Amino acid sequence: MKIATFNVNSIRSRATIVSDWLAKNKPDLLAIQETKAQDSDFPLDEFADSGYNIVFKGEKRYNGVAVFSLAKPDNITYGLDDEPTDDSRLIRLTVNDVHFVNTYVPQGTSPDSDRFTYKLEWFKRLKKYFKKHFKPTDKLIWLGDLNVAMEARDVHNADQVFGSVCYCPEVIKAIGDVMDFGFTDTFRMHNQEDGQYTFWDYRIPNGFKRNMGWRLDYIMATKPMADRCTRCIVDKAPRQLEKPSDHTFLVAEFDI
DNA sequence: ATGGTGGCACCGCCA
Repeated sequence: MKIATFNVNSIRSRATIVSDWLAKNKPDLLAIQETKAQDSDFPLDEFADSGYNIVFKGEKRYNGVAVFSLAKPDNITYGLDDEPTDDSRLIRLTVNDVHFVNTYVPQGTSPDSDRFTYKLEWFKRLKKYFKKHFKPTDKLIWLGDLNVAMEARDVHNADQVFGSVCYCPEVIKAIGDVMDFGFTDTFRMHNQEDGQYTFWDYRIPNGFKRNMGWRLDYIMATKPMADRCTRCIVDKAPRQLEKPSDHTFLVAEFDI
């Protein structure tokens, strides 16, 4: 089984990138974040011949998540359990008896912002969500844009950016508490090097060429899945295109 | 260096 995650930064402007990537790589499942399209504007026509089932939830201007799967998904739900549910930040579904939770975690804006408090709270609510709906022994994958770099090797110039909303003690602890549910970072299972990123800010001049990036996108697996994970790689394909995205595809394979 | 770019919808906001 091959699965992937990609922050698309508008599904309408990058539908071709996604459909080409699906055709070339044929993953069993692709999780997408930041579709930036309300449901009535989702470009379903662009994927009509793709062979994929598509589940999506969006809103005007911001956020929005989607899941593409070859097999038909079951048990589809959106959002967290309590208000605000943030339906356009979380999709849960089941494919081939494996459970998936695709999240676009709030970015947090700045450490002194109410949105930063909201981000920390979001991780707490997510931990409760996992404990309510799953057991660590379930076949469960948590993937998406988690907006946290957990270690110095996950971010460029770690000393300089330490304290920012995606790399500071508070968020590292917050995501760690969710990991303690029983998740393994599949990328780190297979790759120990530093400088392995999935996000490069547009606003940094030549940030991609200079590899001034962050590892913010993850494929997390409970033990029954992690034990079967044979590979996890960063595919920088969209960065080579005429219209790059600021994130890349993260791809994991499982012997299942 | 305290900016920069990109996307969407709107007369800025968010990343």
